[in-house]
Amino acid sequence: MILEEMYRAGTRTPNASQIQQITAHLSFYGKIEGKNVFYWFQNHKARDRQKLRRKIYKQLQQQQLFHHHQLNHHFLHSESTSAASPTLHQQLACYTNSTPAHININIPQAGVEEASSQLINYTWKIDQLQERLEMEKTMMRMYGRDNWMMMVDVGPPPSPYCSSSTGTTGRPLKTLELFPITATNLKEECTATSSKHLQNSNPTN
Amino acid sequence: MILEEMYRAGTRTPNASQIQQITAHLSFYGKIEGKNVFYWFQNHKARDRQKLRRKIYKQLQQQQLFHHHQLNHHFLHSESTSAASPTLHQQLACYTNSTPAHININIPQAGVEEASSQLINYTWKIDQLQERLEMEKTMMRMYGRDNWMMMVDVGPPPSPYCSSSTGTTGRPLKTLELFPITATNLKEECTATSSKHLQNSNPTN
DNA sequence: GCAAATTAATGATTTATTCAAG
DNA sequence: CTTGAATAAATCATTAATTTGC
Repeated sequence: MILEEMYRAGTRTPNASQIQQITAHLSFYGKIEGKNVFYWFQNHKARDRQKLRRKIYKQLQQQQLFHHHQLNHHFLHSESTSAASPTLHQQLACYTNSTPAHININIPQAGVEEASSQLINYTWKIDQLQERLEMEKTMMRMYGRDNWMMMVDVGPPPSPYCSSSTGTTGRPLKTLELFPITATNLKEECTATSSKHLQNSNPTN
Repeated sequence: MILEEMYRAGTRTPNASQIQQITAHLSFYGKIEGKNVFYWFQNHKARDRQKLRRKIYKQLQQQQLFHHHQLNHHFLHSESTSAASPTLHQQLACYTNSTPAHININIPQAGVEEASSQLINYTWKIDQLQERLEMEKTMMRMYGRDNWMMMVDVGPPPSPYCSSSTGTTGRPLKTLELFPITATNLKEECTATSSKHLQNSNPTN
């Protein structure tokens, strides 16, 4: 109960001293070690995230079903969806504790709901025909990566299903850099062994 | 998934145009640059190679154990094993851009272990890790990652359920210094702290 | 009811991924 | 190209809960 309470209060990945403290508190009730606390938080966070993933996945399925039947427009902008899951991104955000800055993305005022929905629609229209289990596993894997989660398009979606099979360049993709642009990065870029391959791929850096 | 598929299909070191192409393909799902693809292949190849190295090393160990225990008895089993994975040096070939003939080591029926040894020595020299790999495997990550290792209780607990109802501070929480340095220390620690689980789980590994 | 079988939950461990630095 | 560190994901192993055939 105590750990649950702490988790609910926001503790996700306690550091050494925090773990020590928690362990000291809990040791009043019985033998316990720091690693137990550490594992507990690891597992709890992971399984909480897993639950959320499944939830999102189900939502996705629902939405895709909906879209499949009603190919209308602007469903994503309906207030119901936004209000129904307004904390989608916040729910995700709580899992990243003190992560590097490049993950703590503040999606501008465009709205996280649209972003998430779009993410879903863009990323996962691909396979909904696969077998359920395989699908779920794949989903898990893709969802698990917060990085991918955040590499989301921002901006008003012209249409949920962008059918432009041209693919590469058409979209206004406003996202954050995957790599922080730093001097080291530049240097590494230039000193890479196969840097010649990269010259035309990334001229900006 | 796409990159994995390409890797599985044989792509190891894509050139600039390939990278461009892949990047264009992947950019449909989010922002990505050529260097990401480049780095991905670099790392994936390296770590795949590493995995193979360890696998071979383990196989070697196993077979040596096998030979040590069952000399000249049903050696065909070993051969079947080698036949079960006859692509040992085919697996190697994929790492080299050009596969010259000197890799075509004739695996003699005499023994797979020699072949493996040769393989190891010929192709990569295994980074002089051969004697350290065992230790590395067993406790490679234990040293670096065990934040909780330094806060584990020391000494036999006087009573599992200490009746000190005075509060939290009544119990002196002895902690270790940073890292217990020797393997024996670590082993003792592990077997002492989490008693039965480790012992039971050991033979599986 | 009820014991065997199956499934869910959970602690612990291992493996994989990512970034940073050398 | 390598390695270290952080940590997420996957997996293992055991316990508990639940279902099922009788």
